[in-house]
Amino acid sequence: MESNRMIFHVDVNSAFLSWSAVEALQRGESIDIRTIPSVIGGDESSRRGVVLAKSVPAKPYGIVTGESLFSARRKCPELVVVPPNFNTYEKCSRNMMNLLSEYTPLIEQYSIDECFLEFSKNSMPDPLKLAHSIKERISKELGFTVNIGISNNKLLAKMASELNKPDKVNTIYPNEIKEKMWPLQVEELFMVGKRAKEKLNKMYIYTIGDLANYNVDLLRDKFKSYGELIWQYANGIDNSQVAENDGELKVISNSTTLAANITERNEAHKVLLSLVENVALRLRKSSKHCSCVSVSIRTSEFKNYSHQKKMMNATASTDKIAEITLQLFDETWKKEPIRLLGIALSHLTEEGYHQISLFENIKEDKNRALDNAIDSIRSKYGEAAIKRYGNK
DNA sequence: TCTGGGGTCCTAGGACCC
DNA sequence: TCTGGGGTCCTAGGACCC
Repeated sequence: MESNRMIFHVDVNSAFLSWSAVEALQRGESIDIRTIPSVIGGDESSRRGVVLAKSVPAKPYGIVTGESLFSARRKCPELVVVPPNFNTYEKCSRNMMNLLSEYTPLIEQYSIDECFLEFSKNSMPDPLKLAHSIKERISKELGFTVNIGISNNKLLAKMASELNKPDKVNTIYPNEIKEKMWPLQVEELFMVGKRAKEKLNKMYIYTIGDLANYNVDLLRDKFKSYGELIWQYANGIDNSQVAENDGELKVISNSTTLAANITERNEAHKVLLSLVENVALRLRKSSKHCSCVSVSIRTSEFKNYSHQKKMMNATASTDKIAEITLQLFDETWKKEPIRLLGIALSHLTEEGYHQISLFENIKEDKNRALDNAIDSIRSKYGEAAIKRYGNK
């Protein structure tokens, strides 16, 4: 069944850093941050100072994605730190997806900087040649490099694209699994993270090959469905489809690490209301309603907890979501200093699909009219043009 | 580890129903 | 309640991905 497919996994090398570099060069900057030890990182004074992406010359210093800028700078004092620019990233991502969609209609965007392409095998005599020409076109026309992994399912294509970086084309066909994938550390396998690695190592499973040759029944007993999944992956088994991106969004969330811990209820409420504005606007933009609201808290001690509420009626009203959010927070907060606040909307349904009582309908309509008015003022004059909840 | 932000999926326990 | 079995829904938490 899968033998007739040919899958490419395209992965931008150090995406945020490459894209920031391209944008800076286009602006007329003379330094290409890809050629010096550099990272994309947030603002340390507001406690968002972690490494989001690193340049190739930053790698020998032992700098890793996710570590604090403080620690990264200790490893490399001359490190250049560039703030992220998500508008640029979205534009670069769109440009790449547009270019790639010229090659096949079967394209699945997996994240902002990764996608899968599917071809039928008979339509393509020389996959390596095609991959190289795509790679060169992206480099020439868009100014950044990618890795392309080739196989006949998504898992193997994705594993292949990681093999040798940057600016490379790699394959892991089924007959190459043993030679190219089994010698890798087990945590290199897609879906094996830190926790699973620890548990697997305790079972004397150190490489992907160890996992592939382990008794699948024992894995299933210990890890349930997850055990079977990673065993299949280790053996290169994956029958999932390349889905054109019609997958419905299931959650809309927004969270923020606070510049300083919050200890006052009113302060927390203010932050939550601005998070509500953000998610409610995105909800309406996607023509959805939600019927579940969830509030998350991270304490100064890095303890996380959350509280959620399912509603009888789906809504897209900022006021309604705000009301529930504040209520959830007040029910949940245990008065510890707060490091992060988050809110997530879920159980999303298509607008107009829900049925509600007449009374709720009238209230909804009023809220909707107000929300629409505010949304359109914002889209004309910017986010700061109007404030819903005052500023006290 | 001086530890971001936006997602998906799974599990376990409890409530409730027949 | 010396109190079964199966199904569904809800909630909280945690693992993984980028």
